[in-house]
Formats: sequence, structure tokens, C-alpha cells
Amino acid sequence: MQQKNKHELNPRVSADIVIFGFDFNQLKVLLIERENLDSTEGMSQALPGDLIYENEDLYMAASRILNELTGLTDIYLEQVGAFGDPNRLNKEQDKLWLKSVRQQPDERVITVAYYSLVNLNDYVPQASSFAKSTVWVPLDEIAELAFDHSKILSKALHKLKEKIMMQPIGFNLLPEKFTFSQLHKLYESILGRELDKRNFRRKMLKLKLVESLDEKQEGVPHKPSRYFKFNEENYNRLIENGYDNFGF
Amino acid sequence: MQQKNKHELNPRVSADIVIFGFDFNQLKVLLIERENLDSTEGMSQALPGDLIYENEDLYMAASRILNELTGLTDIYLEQVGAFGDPNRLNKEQDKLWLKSVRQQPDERVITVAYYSLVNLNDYVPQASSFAKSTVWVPLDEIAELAFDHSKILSKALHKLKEKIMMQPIGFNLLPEKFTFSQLHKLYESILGRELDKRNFRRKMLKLKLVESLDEKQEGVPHKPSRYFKFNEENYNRLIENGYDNFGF
DNA sequence: ATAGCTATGTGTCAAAAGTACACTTTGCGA
DNA sequence: TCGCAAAGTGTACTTTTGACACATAGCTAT
Repeated sequence: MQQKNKHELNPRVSADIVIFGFDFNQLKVLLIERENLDSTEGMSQALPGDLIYENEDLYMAASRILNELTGLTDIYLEQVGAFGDPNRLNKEQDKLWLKSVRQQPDERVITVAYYSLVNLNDYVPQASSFAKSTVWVPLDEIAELAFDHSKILSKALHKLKEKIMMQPIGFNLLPEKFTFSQLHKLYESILGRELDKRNFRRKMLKLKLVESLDEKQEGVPHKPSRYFKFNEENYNRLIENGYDNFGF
Repeated sequence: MQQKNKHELNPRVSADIVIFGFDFNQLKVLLIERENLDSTEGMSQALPGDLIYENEDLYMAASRILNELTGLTDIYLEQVGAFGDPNRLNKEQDKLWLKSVRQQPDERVITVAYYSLVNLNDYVPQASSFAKSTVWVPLDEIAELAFDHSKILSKALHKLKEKIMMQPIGFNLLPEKFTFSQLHKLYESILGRELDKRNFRRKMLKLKLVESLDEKQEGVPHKPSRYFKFNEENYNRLIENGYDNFGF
């Protein structure tokens, strides 16, 4: 035990967050931009993240980062998993960048990834120590990310897809009131495939997850849509009865 | 950045594993037993786990631990998640035990949990540095575990349930050939509810996931069952066509 | 005022999947 | 040869899914 000790891992731990947002048209992810230092290309992108502090719980660290970045609190946040490949920071460009920013750039870092769902309307960009410049990038325009972040993103997306088929977490990406087509488009964006409009409507209404408001769109150059809101009580009643599969 | 550094977390990292086994009757978990040092009660139980070494990947560490404990390689192993509550080691009994076993018992440890599915017939108990005495405990007889291991176990079980409804991973818990009722009982044990015998059979056969062998049970005091085996080719064909929901 | 545009909103039918349910069969053992 | 215990099998009903097309409301441009 005594001799073994010197070989035991003693890393830093970071939290990286995949922040999803929806602009009523497509799913986007908030990324930080950094300048490349090897003068090959101009910029590359990474998931926002930061080292975790002492006495900080993993979930707390993730909410802190999310809050510093977006000003938001009480956000849907779910763990994706831990990523600890010993070579995860060893791409040349990443090493250069770490050298410019960390005291011990070669130190091993394990990251715990989370994903979160935010309502774009509530979002106010914030300056923060770990993210000078951020951008919302549509899912299908995201190029290879720094470190192992592409892998993290794809696992996060996979979890989101799985989850949204079981629980109506999508409402976290929408404002209080929304139209049916916004909701419909959201599900299509997340699942990456078309859903029949009428069947989608039928299912949502049968489950009574959405409730119609006495209010309509105004000023749109077509038949105005009614507004709807999420009915949380009905959702809670559903899951009490063991219903946890929305089967899209 | 410079001053902040001294507050950054620099923990040990462990891997803990929920090892599931099935004795044709119920689902069991392999636990390690340790003597309590405060003389309240005799024994308490914990999930097997060990600190991760330098240059070791998380998944590799988990397979190493699994191998040291069971002698098995190439085992189904899936990450449950990272657990890093600053107080996760702070129950009194746990602190006493750590003092007797670790150089720096107060050091913060983050654990990455995995679950694995093993075939009990292949299992040969092994002595290992971190587990002197091990026991297979039926799920419903597991008492409160050490550290945050009860929480880990319940999350692992939850993931297993979810997963087995989507993918036929249950076969990892069975030997090459098995009877239909063994398979049936396995699904019931994992999901914790009864499944209609005929409907279960119909579904499995329709998906062609199991294949009948020309062999029967012998020496049983009732009508002997045919043996079946898992048909991996058909499974691969299914998932290629996007089928990933077995809907139990 | 009216014609045209655009997205909203609605119903039906057939196929597939799920659910509930009971009796006969086989081989062993007493 | 009788009894036991688990294996094995089919049907009828209900629910869910999936495919599909047209009328409607409000704005805009002429």
C-alpha cells in the first residue's frame, strides 16, 4: 500500500458544460472561442468549462460555471459522465493553448461533463475568467472542438435525445408561452428527424402536457397560432403513475 | 489565475464497480465486507473499488479492478457517472475505516462508478489488495452501504433497467446456452416486475434474438426445456436498421 | 376589395403492437 | 400409473402508431 501510493493519480478536475439553446428554428450550443497560437488557423472552439475548487461539489461547480457564463440560475443540468483519457489534453494545439493559460499545463485533468438546457430569451452573455468570447453555434455547423470536447458533445446530445423521449425536458428550452409549431420544431431539432405534425399534436394533447392559453400570436403574416404553456401538475401526476415514456 | 490556483481541487480518483450477477433466480451484487472498527456492529459492506493509477484511463482502471476481483476479462462494463460530494467519505464509520487503510484518510476522493454484468458460472473469486472478503448479495437484501455506495448502486440499477429495455445486454449475465424461463426470470429480476410468459416469448422470438438449440435439459423433474442461445448476428442486423428499443 | 400568401389546425383509416388470459404436454419420481 | 412441476402454446380485444390532404385565419400587396 505504501509503495503503491506514489503511482496513484492525483489530477485536477474540471467541469465542462454543453449548453443547449433553441432559437425557434434550430438547436444551438454555446461555445467559447480561443485564438490558435500555432498560426495555422484563426480560431478554434471549445466547450465552456473550468477547474473545480476545493470543497465544491461537482454539480455545484457546473452550476457555478453556467451561472458565471450566462447569468442564469436554477437551470436544468444533468451529468453526462467523466472523461479521463490520459491523452485527452495532448493534441498539439491544445498543449500550446494550455501553456499560455495554466501554471502546470502538463498536469492531468479529468473532466466531469454536464449538459444544460437554457431558454435563449433569458440569456445574457457574461464576461468570465475562463471565457472571453462566446458564440452560439448551430449543431450542424460545429466543427471539431478542442480537447475531447467533440466526444463529450456527441455523448451529451445522445443523452439528450434519449431523455427527451422519456421525459418532457424540452420545455426548459422554451419560454413560458410558445406555439405548437415551436414545440414541434424543437422536438424535430433535438431528435434530428421529422415528426408528423398531426400525430405530434395528438400525442402532446392526449398526455395533457400542454395547455392552451386564451392568447394568439399577433402581427404574423399568416393565420396566428394560439399560445400554449407547459402543464407541470399534469406532468407530475403522470410520473406518479409511473408514466415515463413519451415514445417519440 | 495565479492566486486562484491554490483553491483548485487536487483529489484522488477512484473507480467503484457495481458487479451484477444472476443465479437463475435473482439478481445479485458482488460486495466487499469490512469489519467495523467502532464496535457497534460486526460488518458493513461496500462496492469494490480502488484508486486509479497515473496514466490509467478510467475505463481501464475499472476493468483492472474487475479483473483483479473476478479473474474475468472482456466484461460488459458501462459508466454510471462521477460522484464527488465533498462529504462523501465523511460518515463516522467510514472515516475510521479509511484511517486504518489510507495514508491520507482525509484526502478528498472523487469516484467514477461503473456497472458490469458477469456470468456467475465464469466467476472465480480472487484475493485482491482492496477486497479481502467478498460476497454476492441479492439485491433485495442489500443494506445501507459504506460511503455513498447506496446512491451509486441505485443509480447503476436505474441505468441497467433503462438500458435493458433498449438493448439486449441481459445475455451478458447468462451462460452460452440457457432456457427461456431463465431468460424470462432474468428480465423480471432486473425490471422488478412480472412479465407475461407468452408475450415475452413472442417478442423475443419475433426479434430473432434467441435461437433454439437441438438440446434439452436433462434430469429435471418436469418437462425439460429446450436450450437457446443468443443470436448476435441478428442483433447486429437489428441495430444497423436503427432498431434499438425492445420495449419491455 | 380582393386575391394571394403562409403557416395554422384538424380527422380517418389501416397496420402494428400490446395486453390479458388457460389448458395441454413432457418427463421424472413416488 | 398417477401426480407433480414447469414447459410450451393461441386467440381475441384494446391501444398505439403511422400515413395522409384540405379548409382556415390574418396579413400583404395590388
